[in-house]
Amino acid sequence: MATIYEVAKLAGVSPATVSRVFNGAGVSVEKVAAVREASRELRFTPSRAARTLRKQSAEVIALIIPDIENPYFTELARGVEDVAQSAGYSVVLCNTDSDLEKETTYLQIALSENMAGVILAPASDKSDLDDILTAGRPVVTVDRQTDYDTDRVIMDNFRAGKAATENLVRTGFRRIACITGPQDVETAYERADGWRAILRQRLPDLDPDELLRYSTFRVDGGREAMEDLLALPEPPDSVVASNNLLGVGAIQVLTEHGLTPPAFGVSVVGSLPFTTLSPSAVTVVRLPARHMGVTAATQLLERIAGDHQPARTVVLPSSLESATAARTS
Amino acid sequence: MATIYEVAKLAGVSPATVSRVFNGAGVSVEKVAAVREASRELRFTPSRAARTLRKQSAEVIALIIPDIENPYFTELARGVEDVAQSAGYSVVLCNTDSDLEKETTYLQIALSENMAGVILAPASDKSDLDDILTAGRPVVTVDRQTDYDTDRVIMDNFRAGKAATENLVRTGFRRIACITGPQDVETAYERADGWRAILRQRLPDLDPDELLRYSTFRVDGGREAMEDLLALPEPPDSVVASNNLLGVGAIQVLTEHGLTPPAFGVSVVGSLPFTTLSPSAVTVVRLPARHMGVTAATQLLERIAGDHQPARTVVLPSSLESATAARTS
DNA sequence: CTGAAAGCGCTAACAA
DNA sequence: TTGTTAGCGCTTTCAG
Repeated sequence: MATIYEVAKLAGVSPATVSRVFNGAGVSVEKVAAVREASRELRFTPSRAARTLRKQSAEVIALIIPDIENPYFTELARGVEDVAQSAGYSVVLCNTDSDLEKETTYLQIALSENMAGVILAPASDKSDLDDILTAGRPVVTVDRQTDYDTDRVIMDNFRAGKAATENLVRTGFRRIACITGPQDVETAYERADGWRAILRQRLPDLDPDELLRYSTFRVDGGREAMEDLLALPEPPDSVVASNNLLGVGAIQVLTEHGLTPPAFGVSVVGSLPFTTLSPSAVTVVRLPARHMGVTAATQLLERIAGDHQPARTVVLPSSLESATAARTS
Repeated sequence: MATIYEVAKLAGVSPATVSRVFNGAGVSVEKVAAVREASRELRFTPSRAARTLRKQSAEVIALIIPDIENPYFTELARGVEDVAQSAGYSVVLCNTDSDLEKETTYLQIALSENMAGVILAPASDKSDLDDILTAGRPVVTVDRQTDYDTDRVIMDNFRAGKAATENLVRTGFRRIACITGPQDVETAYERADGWRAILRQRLPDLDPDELLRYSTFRVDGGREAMEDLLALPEPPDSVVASNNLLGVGAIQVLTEHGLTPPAFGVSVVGSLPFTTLSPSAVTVVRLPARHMGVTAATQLLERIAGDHQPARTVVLPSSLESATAARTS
């Protein structure tokens, strides 16, 4: 690769002038033209490594997520990417597999690469942000929170859980189970709390503990929990799945048992990815994944630009998508 | 962040020695201990930016894909990631939206960041690899090919298309349509060629041109094409979808028309992501996405390590997953 | 085994 | 507006 010095020599200017041309400072038109010409000729691309070292900051933001194969997070990533891209930042996508150790490694890398900031969907509430925060790098958490005082973008999980459940009650279901994620993940227990609240209010005779299953936020987790629920002495007539993959797993098992929705009520928090079901068969409480990514990226860029106001928490609303499912059995 | 000099001072050694400790060169045990101790105390992490500048190469590989929201590519990404990770390399995931301009931008960034190598799923066969290849950076293409002389990992699309079609014939379907991707994308036309070959051989009375639809490799593309096929004077009784998202779109439309598989034959090249259908309803020719990622990453790492043998092309096999679907209508 | 010192390519004072 | 120059933090000869 050609360097700034070679370009300078060819263009008959100083290296500083070449740098200025590429950074939008005041340079006379003739010299700009000469530099551009020389750059083209030498196929010059400025070295980002040198720039990063010198500026102590790279135009890169890290997006750290627990599961790259979950469409919810790829949708979020799209939001982040679009905003970052148009501001001239690259996004490095890091996959933690919900593993705290991997998460810590990636945070170290972000630091050691001098990345401008981090958007983190925490693997759990025990994330260690000490180093990155004391280094003064901005961090925005998404989807879940931590105990640190950072910007966050979350959604109203409790309401989402309530809405999903309420709709099943309204449709006429009377024995509503719930499958949710790990007990120590806030999106999991908050959505379950929403379900519990509606049960208490509308179906007080039900025993929530009997009908609730904690699981992983994965398809096989949904499958296992659904099997378990169907094996109950008095099985449920409907289920709230607290995320997209759990919903897929539950519906798979139901289908295998001949209990196709909407005969068996299914309500999913988060949209069903690539569903082949007819849209009215399942209640979906849509989560604003893309929007969450856009919001987080925007906030992060503001911080990078030097915004120092106190940490903000943005709560995004969810929306009931198909409230019209009618009971057909 | 602490630097190597501060660590050196605290440990009572020279900066060079600190560097050696972190790079596995010969240093006496006492000094190693002193350096480690000092590093811990100062929370020292070596600056990758400086290292990259000095070594003219970063331990980062770029993975450039056309659609991050397609589970096929995220699965591929997982394969790449796992191999890279265990070799101490980070992966930067770049999303081109099948846009050649974005692809070129990302290739420039890879160069300008001194990344060690690139794994590219080309947006089309017109990708421009001139710069990156003349710079001597190794490139492995996956999924699709280019005209450049690089390593590649592809699969046998023609056979996959044949297998998907053949299975429908065997099941008893007699009017088999095909929905495939853009006409200039090799995975699209090769799979369609497989379909055409079986038609010619087993159902020579059919007019392939009437039953073939080129589209985008996206859900809405599958929907449109399927609608179009169903509106034919003499509609098909079955369809081959040449990728996962097309399959989803086609099945959605079929379901809306009351033509649920397996009554209407559906064969998909690439697995149905997060399907809620019963497994026997649809024929799936599974593509080795993860394996492809693993293979590509392994090859790339070999090149990075200095392997200079002539370019290799690895062709991965696909596998028929549910050949047992019986016609039930 | 260890240290001194040069230099990777760029940016930003400072001077002119 | 332009050039000179120091230095970002690391690795790597070269001496010792």
